Amino acid sequence: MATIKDIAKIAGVSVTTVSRALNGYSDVSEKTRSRVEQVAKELKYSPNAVARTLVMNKSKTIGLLVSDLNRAGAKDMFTYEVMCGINDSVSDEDYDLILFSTNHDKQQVKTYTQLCQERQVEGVIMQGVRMNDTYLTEIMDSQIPCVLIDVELEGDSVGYVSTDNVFGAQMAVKHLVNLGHKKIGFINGHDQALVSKKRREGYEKELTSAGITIDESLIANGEFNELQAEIVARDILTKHQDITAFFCASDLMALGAMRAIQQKGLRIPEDISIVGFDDITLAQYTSPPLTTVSQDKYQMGYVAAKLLIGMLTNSDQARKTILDNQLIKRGSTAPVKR
Amino acid sequence: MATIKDIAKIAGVSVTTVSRALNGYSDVSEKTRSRVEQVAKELKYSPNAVARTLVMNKSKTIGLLVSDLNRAGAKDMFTYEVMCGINDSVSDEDYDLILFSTNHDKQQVKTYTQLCQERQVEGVIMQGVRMNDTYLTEIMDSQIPCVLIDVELEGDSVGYVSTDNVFGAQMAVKHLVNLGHKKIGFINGHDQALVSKKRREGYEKELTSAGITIDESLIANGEFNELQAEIVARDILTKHQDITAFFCASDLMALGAMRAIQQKGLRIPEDISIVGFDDITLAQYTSPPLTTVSQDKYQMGYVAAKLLIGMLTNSDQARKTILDNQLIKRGSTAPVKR
DNA sequence: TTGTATGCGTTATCAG
DNA sequence: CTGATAACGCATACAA
Repeated sequence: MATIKDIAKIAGVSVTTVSRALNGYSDVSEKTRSRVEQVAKELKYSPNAVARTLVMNKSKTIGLLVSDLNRAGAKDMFTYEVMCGINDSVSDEDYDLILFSTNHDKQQVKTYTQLCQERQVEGVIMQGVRMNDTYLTEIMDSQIPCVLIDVELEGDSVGYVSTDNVFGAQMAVKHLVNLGHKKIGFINGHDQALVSKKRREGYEKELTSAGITIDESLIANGEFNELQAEIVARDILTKHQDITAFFCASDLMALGAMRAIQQKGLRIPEDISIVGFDDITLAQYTSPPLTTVSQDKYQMGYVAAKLLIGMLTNSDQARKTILDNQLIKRGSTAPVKR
Repeated sequence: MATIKDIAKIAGVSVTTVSRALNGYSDVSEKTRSRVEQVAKELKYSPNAVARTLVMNKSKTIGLLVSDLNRAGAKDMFTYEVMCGINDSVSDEDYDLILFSTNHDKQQVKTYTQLCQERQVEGVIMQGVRMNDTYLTEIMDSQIPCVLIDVELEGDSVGYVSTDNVFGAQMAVKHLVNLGHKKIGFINGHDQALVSKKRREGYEKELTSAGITIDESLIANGEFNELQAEIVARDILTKHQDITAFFCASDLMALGAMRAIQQKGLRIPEDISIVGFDDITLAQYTSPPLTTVSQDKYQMGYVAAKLLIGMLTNSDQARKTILDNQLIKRGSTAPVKR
C-alpha cells in the first residue's frame, strides 16, 4: 500500500529522487539512496506494476492463450507440460503470465487485439489453435509478437515452435515397414490441424519410398478423440481383414484404436501392431505399452517463451524452432505374422 | 491503441461523456451515446484495463499461485484439472487469471504481499502449498482474500476448498476391511501436507472401529512420489510377509506400490489388494485397474474460484467448502485369501 | 545531485 | 445531460 510518495515524504526527498534511487540510477548520492532504501524497507514498499505499466507502456506480461482449456485435455497432458515449460522460461526473464482461455465462441465476442490491448500484454503464446480459428488471421495482422505452438505460420511478428511432424510420422511408419508391415492403417486428427497435414505427409512419403501405394480407405480422421478413433478404427478393421498395423496421429487416438482392435478379438502386437504419437504418460501403462513418437512438450513451451521474449527485445531474432522427435519402441509393435 | 481521448475528439464530446457513454450510464442522451459507440467501433477501441485498474483500485484479476508447477505433476493431473475449474469459474465472472508459480526459494525473495500488490490482484487461489511454506502464515496475516486448495485454514480473509479426506480414507479402508483384510499397509504422503494428516486419521479411525489395532510398522511416508512409494512398499512387504492389502494416499504412490508388489512376485489383487486416492486418469489403465477414492478436481477449482469471488464482493460470504469423495471400485481389490 | 512539472488512460467529483 | 479537473502511482524531460 505504500507508494513512492509515502517514501518521499518520510525520507524528506522528492518522488523523483525516490524513483531514481530505487531504480538504481547513478545520479543519486549514496547517502540519499541508502536512506530511501531504508524507508522503503520499513514501509514494506513494493512497486505498483500497474502504474508502471501505464507510464512505461511495458507490462512485463505475456499472454498465454489456450484454445479449449478443459478437462478433455486432461488425458493427454500436452497443454500442462507446455505450460510448465513456458512458465519456467518466463520466470527466468522476469515476465509474468496471464492466462486466457479461448474458443470459437469467445473469439467472436472479443477480437484478439482487444484481448491483448486490454491487459497490455507484450506478447502472446498460443496453444491449441485450429487453422480455422478467427484469431489466427488476426494474429498475422496484429503487431503484437506471438509465438504459435504447433502451427507453422510465420510473419513479421509471428513465429512458432513445432516438432518435426513429417519426420516423426516417417519414423513411425518406417518402423512398421521394417517389421514387414505393408497394409498400414492411418488414423489422423482433423483437417483443421496443421500437425495432421504434416503427419499425413510423413505417412505417405514413407509408404511411397517403401514402394507401397497409398490406399485412401485405410485412412480416416479420428478428430484427436479417443472415442471417434475407436469408431473409425473399427470401421477400417471391418473393411480390411488383412490389415496388420495402425499408425495413429495421437496416443489418445491410439488408445481408442487399441480398444477397437481388442474388441475384435485381435491381439496387440501379435495380430495388429500400433504406433501412436505424443508419448503421453498413459502410453507407458497401456497393455501392451504403446510404441510412439515422443514430443518434448516441456521443451516446446520453454523454447516458445524464449523465442517470444527474444522477439520482444530485438526484432531480427529468429522466429521459429523445429524440435526433434523420437521414436519410443515399446510393446505394441512386432514383426508381421506370415 | 485508440483511447477515449481520441474518441472524444472525433465525436466532439468530452472524455467524461465518452467514459460514461461506454460504461452504460443513464445520464447521457441516446444520441450522443450512439454517436460515441459508433466512433468507438470505427476506432476499434478497447478499454485499457491497466489504466482502469489504477484509478478504480480494482484489477478484476485473480492470482493463481501454484507451488511447484512442474513436470512431476504431469502424471497426476491434479493441478491441471483444478486450473480448468478455476478458469471456467473466473471467466464466468469476467475476471482474468494471472499465473504465479512459487517454491520455497522464491518465497524468500518476494513476500506474498509484495507479489500480490505488484500485480494488484484482488484475490488469490493457492494450490499445492505445504504446511511449512512461509507464504502460509503471510496469507493469514494479509488482507487479500485467498482460497486455499486442500489446506484447511480459515481466517478473516482466508477460506479453503477441500474434499472429505478423513471420510475418503475411511471408505477406502472400510472397503478393504469388508473384503476381509486385517493387515493393511498405509503409504502416506508427507507430514507437511494436511491431506496426509486427514487420510491417516481416516485410516486409523476405520481400523479402530473394525477392532484392528494400529501397527506403526505398516505405515510409511511415500512423499507423494512414485519411486519413494515403491521403496517403502518394498520395505513393508519384506518385513510383513502376511500383509494382504495397501492403502495409498495417492494413485501415483499406488503405482509405485504396485510395482513393488509385482516385483516381489505377488499378484494383484489375488495376493495383495490395493487402493489409491485421487482417481487420476492412469488409474483406469493400470493392470489391474486401480480401485481408488475419486476427488472431483475440476469441481474443487470451480468452487474455489466461486468462493473467492464471493469473498471479493461480500464479506460475510461462506469461506469454505468440503466436497464429497467417492470410492471407485476397480480390479485391484479382492476378498482376502484364507 | 535533486526537484518540478507533465503525462500514461481511465474514472469520479462537482459545477454548469 | 455535459464538461473541466483532479486523481490513481510511477517515470522522465527539464530546470535548478
